[in-house]
Amino acid sequence: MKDDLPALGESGESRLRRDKRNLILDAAIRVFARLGYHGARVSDIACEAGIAYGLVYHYFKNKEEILNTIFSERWSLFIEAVEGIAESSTSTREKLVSIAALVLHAHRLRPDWVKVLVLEIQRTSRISELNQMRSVGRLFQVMAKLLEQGQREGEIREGIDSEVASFLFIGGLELVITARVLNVLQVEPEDDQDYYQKVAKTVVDIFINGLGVEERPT
Amino acid sequence: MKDDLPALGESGESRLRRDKRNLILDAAIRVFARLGYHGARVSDIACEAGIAYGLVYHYFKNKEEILNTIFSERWSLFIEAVEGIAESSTSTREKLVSIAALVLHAHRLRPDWVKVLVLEIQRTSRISELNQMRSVGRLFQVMAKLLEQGQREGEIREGIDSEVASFLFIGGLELVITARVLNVLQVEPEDDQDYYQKVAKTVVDIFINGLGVEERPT
Amino acid sequence: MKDDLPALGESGESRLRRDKRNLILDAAIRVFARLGYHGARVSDIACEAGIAYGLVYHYFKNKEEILNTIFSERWSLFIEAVEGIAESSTSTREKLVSIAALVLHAHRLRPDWVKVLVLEIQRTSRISELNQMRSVGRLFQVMAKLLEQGQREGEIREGIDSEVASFLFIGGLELVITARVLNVLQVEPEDDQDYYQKVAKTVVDIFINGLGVEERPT
Amino acid sequence: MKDDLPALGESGESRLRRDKRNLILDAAIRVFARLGYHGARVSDIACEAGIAYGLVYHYFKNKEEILNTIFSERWSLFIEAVEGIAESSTSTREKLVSIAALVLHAHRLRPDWVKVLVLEIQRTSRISELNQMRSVGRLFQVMAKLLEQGQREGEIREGIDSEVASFLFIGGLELVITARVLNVLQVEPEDDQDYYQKVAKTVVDIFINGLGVEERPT
DNA sequence: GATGAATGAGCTTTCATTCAT
DNA sequence: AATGAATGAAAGCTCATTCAT
Repeated sequence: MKDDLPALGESGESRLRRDKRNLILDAAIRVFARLGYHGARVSDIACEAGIAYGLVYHYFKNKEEILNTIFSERWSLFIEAVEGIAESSTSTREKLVSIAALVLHAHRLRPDWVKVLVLEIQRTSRISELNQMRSVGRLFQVMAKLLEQGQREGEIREGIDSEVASFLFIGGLELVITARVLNVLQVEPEDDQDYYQKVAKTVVDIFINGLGVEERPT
Repeated sequence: MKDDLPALGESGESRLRRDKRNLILDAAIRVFARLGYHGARVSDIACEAGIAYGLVYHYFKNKEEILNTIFSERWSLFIEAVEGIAESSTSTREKLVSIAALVLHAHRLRPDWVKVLVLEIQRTSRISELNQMRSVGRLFQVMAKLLEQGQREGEIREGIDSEVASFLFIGGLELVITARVLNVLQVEPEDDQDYYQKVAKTVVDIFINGLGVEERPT
Repeated sequence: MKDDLPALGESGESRLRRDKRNLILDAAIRVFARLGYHGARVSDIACEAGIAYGLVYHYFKNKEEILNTIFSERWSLFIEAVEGIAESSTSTREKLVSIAALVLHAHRLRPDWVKVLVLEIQRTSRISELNQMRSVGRLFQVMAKLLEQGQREGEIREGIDSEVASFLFIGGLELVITARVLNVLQVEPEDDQDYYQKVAKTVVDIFINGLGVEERPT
Repeated sequence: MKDDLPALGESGESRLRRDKRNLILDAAIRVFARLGYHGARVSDIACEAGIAYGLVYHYFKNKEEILNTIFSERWSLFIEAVEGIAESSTSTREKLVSIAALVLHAHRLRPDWVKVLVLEIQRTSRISELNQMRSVGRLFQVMAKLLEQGQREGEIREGIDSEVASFLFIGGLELVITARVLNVLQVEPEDDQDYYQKVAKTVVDIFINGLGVEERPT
């Protein structure tokens, strides 16, 4: 009974190794979120993780690799969730609502993750652009495909450039989050849930129905 | 006779001072665009400006002040342009088209400026948030006011949160630009003009009319 | 019964211990030869030996002790060989030829040993000079005694400072080897044997007969 | 009168720069001689030179460049002196005496220089072998040419490999010096001058006349 | 004996900033 | 105003060594 936890073909040793690795990654996310990538010292990360300084270098080649790892591991989780939504069998509108909710929800649950993904990684990307560009690109490919399918099914207007629309959708969501992250908006913390629900609804409403009241052009 | 050069109530000395100051600012923009704020050394800026690097400290207290100055001086130009558009007497739709065109056009004319404003300043803002937050906030205030006026005039639907809509509009535009800046999109340089025209039209189309084809909910 | 394997007055345990110890020493010689003492990490040595690097510290107090051990164990083999030659009952000339051949031959058989003894140890000797100085000094004592005996037997000229002559002989040989080690000379590998034979002959010829053609001063 | 020192077309500024540069180089030589290249910290050099350690990096790219500079600048002085002797119009014997005296004298005047050139540079040469190999090689080319000319003029025996002889001569001298540097020989300091005179005479005597008493082989 | 995770002192190097000229 | 030499704090990274298992 008490031994059934490490069940899935993973030795205790490698689980330990992964635990410590994740300990560092999680600490790094918190520190990056607090101080920014450039402002964070490796010693800050080690201190936050409660380990010796040098140990960080057992698990990661250097500071940059920590950021890249955070990106690729955490971002791929996000991408996979988006792909899951894109492949589900609901209306395009539902899919967009789900994606908006996913993005906004993620920020509520793991504000540090989103903070680092949104604020640090893109901007530090100069350092090692290739992989990250590809990862980020994948998100937009998925989004564009989703919209194109919506066009084929008559749910989305023809004549809309799906790539530009993807950028608008994601970029819009991103800035909404950024505004929260940077505290431009002075929303009371306890209102968070309401805020995000309202926002998710509004975002998709705007994207589907537009801002205008005038007749749809024919 | 020899004093008739500095004509407009400004001593020759201070005009020279401003020239050199701008020389440094322009150089800094180019260097920040190329290397990023953290990657740029003060000596890089001085070198780009063709001056000794000690001289930078005659004109600016430190490296950060250069970035802040770029931000406040260049950004305020942008804000003023946006305010001008907002106060003009055209339809809300026209105003949005103008603002989108302004943003996209700015990137075509001064890619370095936009690169620095978009990629560097927000991310470095941790350093000196107060002034910049207020400046950035002003943009969204203007945008929100513009949309609210559109609502009052019946051009924009009621029930739309003007603040969220502002974020979506600006955020969407920003990501379109970011995509270009980071070269995620592989657009041939010669297609730039067409690209931006098409994009400006598309962006406002989406924002006004939405993506959907179904009937407007009543 | 089960104890009859370690036959020669040595427990199986300690023989194993010595085997592993030598495994490390041999690996260290190869690594030091390749990377130099300072360039070699303890982990490099362990890796070359195929063991965990913590284990190195079971056999040696620290990195320096490895070098010292290599020196004292390998060098004493060399010294003993030289002493054997010095005590043999042949002419001084024959002895010098044998020693030259020994030195040059050693380099052909164990280039790594010689590389480390010649290039690394003297230079790192600052660290623990005492023992090594005594060991190295012993070589010159043996050489000097050999030459003095040659003088007493009328084979070597009187008036030659035997100590200086020893330095010349050994130093000359050392540089010949160093030249090979550092690849200053571009000799084809397959010519090695010929090269060393020629060199051994030449060296002793020069030392016994001198470079000059003029009459011996009387 | 008092201004005639900076005579040869060199601005005071660049003289100053060179002065400081040489200050660092001289300090580095002393520190390398004391602690060895690997044992010397850049801060030790700066401290010895009486400057801030960041300044070292204004004049040299890194620690290694300091060593390389010492080598190339000091060694070339030595090489030029040797070439001057080689090209003088005296007997080969006289030339060898002069070179031996030069080498031994150099060590008496600048023991630190020789210590660093002899003990540190060859051994650290792994780091940047190319240039140094060429420089060192030049010495042996000069020596070999000198000996070959001696052979053509009948002063040196035919049948002697001039390259091997060069190695013997230089290598012998080097070990004599090394012995002094490492204090293997316990010579009283006040005997230095006599010691070196005796040694220089002995060295050339051995090289020209050989150790043996027996008849020259015919 | 054997392993390699863990430690942390210590190094080189960078670069914003100051200051003498 | 202009220069660039000088400063030194601060950071990333290495690696010999220890230690729990």
